[in-house]
Amino acid sequence: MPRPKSKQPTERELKLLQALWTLGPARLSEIAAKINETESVALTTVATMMKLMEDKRLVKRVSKGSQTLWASMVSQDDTKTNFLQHLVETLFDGSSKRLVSHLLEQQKFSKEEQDEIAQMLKEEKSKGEGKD
Amino acid sequence: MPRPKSKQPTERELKLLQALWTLGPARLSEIAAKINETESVALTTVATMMKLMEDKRLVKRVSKGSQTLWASMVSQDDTKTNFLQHLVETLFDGSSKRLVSHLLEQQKFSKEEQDEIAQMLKEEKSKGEGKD
DNA sequence: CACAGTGTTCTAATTCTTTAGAATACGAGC
DNA sequence: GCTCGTATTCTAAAGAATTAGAACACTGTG
Repeated sequence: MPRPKSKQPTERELKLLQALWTLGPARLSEIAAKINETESVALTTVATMMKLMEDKRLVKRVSKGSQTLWASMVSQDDTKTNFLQHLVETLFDGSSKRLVSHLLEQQKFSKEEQDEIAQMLKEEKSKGEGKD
Repeated sequence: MPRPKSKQPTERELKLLQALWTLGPARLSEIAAKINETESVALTTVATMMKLMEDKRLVKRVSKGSQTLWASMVSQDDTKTNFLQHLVETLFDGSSKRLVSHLLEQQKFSKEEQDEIAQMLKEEKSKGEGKD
């Protein structure tokens, strides 16, 4: 059974997914309201996109009593991972380390953040100490 | 004077830019040859894309004797920065640290890489010691 | 049952991306 | 001057992404 393999969301689809991640399973009108906080999109547009995203297995419908809720089928975490993966492959030779190296060179971190990252690395190290 | 504001390259445009980054200023046929190492694209397709990219200020023509060379107008570094920036904004709340944190959680680094990153952080720290 | 509110589907226009054929131009060599 | 190789422009098709109007369906209320 070839895993459905949900295509990566497009830019706008990502916006809708983010609404769902924030709201949890929600009605169309709620999703539209969320989006319309920052931009202006018709309800039918949201409806059309949801249907397309349903085909892509990015969202699904959930019946709740008489009404239908829309729920995300992809986690924010997996989406982050996929987008990162793609970026790493296309621009960083497949090396996440190079990506981090680039961020460092671009001075994307404050001193505090640098310390925090160092700390995270330390924890990761101790965590992996026993196994592997 | 509204800064020309070169749009971000699309997926395919990125492929062409990468060829230029590798080759340096090159003739159409060279670029096409490079691309055709991994995929099959007609010369006129490459030509059309170059022209579009010229409009977007992503590349420019350079005369060399009787022939024309095409050169990238955007550096690989800036492109990396821009794509990263966009990703950080859309999926990591604008925080590069969170992106790194995510990579760590996803175990995207080998032990060696973790050490190397820790090392880079240390160097960055000593570098910034005096100023800021 | 009629009506209001909400949701869904159908349809289609618009824009962007990607692709490439046909025609044309131009410099080099015979 | 004619031909060949390379380059360029014109044109346009096909597909994906985005948007939304119009029409219809469904549910609950009086």
